[in-house]
Amino acid sequence: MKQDKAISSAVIRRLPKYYRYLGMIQDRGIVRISSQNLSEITGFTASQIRQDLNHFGGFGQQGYGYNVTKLREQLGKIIGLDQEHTMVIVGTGHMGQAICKYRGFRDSGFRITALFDRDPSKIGTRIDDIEVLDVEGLGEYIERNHTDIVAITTPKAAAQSIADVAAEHGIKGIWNFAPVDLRLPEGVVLENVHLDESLHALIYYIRNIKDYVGV
Amino acid sequence: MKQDKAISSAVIRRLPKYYRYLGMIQDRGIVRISSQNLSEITGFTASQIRQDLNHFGGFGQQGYGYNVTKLREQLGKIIGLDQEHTMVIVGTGHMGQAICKYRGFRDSGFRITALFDRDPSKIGTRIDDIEVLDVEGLGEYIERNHTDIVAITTPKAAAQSIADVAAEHGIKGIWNFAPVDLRLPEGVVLENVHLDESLHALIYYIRNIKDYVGV
DNA sequence: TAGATTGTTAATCGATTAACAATC
DNA sequence: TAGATTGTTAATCGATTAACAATC
Repeated sequence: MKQDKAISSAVIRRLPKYYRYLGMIQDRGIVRISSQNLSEITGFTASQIRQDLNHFGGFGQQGYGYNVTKLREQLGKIIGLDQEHTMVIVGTGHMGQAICKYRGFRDSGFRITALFDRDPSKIGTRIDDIEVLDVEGLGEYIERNHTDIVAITTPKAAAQSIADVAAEHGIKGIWNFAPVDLRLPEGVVLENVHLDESLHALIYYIRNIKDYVGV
Repeated sequence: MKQDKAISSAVIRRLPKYYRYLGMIQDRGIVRISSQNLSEITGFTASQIRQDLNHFGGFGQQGYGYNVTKLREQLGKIIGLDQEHTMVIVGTGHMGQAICKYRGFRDSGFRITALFDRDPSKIGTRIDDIEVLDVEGLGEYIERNHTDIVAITTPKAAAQSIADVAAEHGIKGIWNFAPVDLRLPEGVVLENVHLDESLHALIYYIRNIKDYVGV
């Protein structure tokens, strides 16, 4: 696998889509696929698909195309789905529970090891057989238990201080659902799910469909 | 307000961010702001901010900058936050409930008028004082009650058929949380919240921080 | 071998940044 | 008026698309 210069975010964001589509194609029992075929299914151009894949290596074969299973496996490795990832969720509201209970994540190697809340009536209970711990113990928990990701599903006001604690204790990735832009030290990766922004874009496009180019 | 040629998605996606930051700035009691100041707060370049805003009109004043309240109001109008929007949610799992109960949406003019599910044990109940209806009646409901947005928070397998019904009955916007790319006729706007893709990007960046450039 | 399709380089397109004249 | 800062045009940068030689 090539690993030279930085790969743009545009490319990275397409990898999970390729991965998902290849899963569908695999399920249909298709063994090989050309960039042309894949283009018709995904809506990306064949040229872009070949460019994207070649950032990571030559997974195809001239005159043949790509082996579906092999390519999907390679993409899984590139994304990091070949390894298990541990996650804790801070905030046990509906969003936290939605993530916690979503089978799809667990199926692709994510393991939720603990939930955190500050509400005493929730601390000590179990959700989906995962213990709810006091958020005060978050830093210590991270120190003692290998944790890849902290998901923040608390109200806005609590998010930054949780992110601070997580970063202080060596967390490398934060998945933030609070409608705020967190400040984090170098070396900590932040991925936002800003539902308010998503909804705002939707209503903009509804009223200005001239600007909408599809997804 | 100018309304000539199509405005790129990159610009549209920044509008809610500007709007959100301006709210914060307003809350701090700041009356006027220059593109330079706004750049320092938001992380976008001053040049980009001026370019973006000028797609919609000249909201500033040379030598002065922008009036915070007025600019925020203008952005609200551009996005569409000056009007009420009605939404129904299909799927009353945790994700559906999370959206339903999130105060932030209601505060910015979104009104959830009904929930839908296919589970008979849920139909007829109320969540947050909103009635849960049989998903079989979705099309008829849309016909009879003005509905701007259908949010889909069902399992993957149900999503496309719900989208079909919604589109058939004249829905203009779909907010999709199911991990699938929906097919929709022209004129229907689709906004996806693909949590799996978001999580995949996060783990990629954790393991390849050289490619991460921040948010 | 001939045909197909990749990997990769070159051309194009679009978005961001820089510069500066206009003007408050 | 002088200083500040916008609105807008031009330059740059980066991403997408096209083209084609390499090769299975």
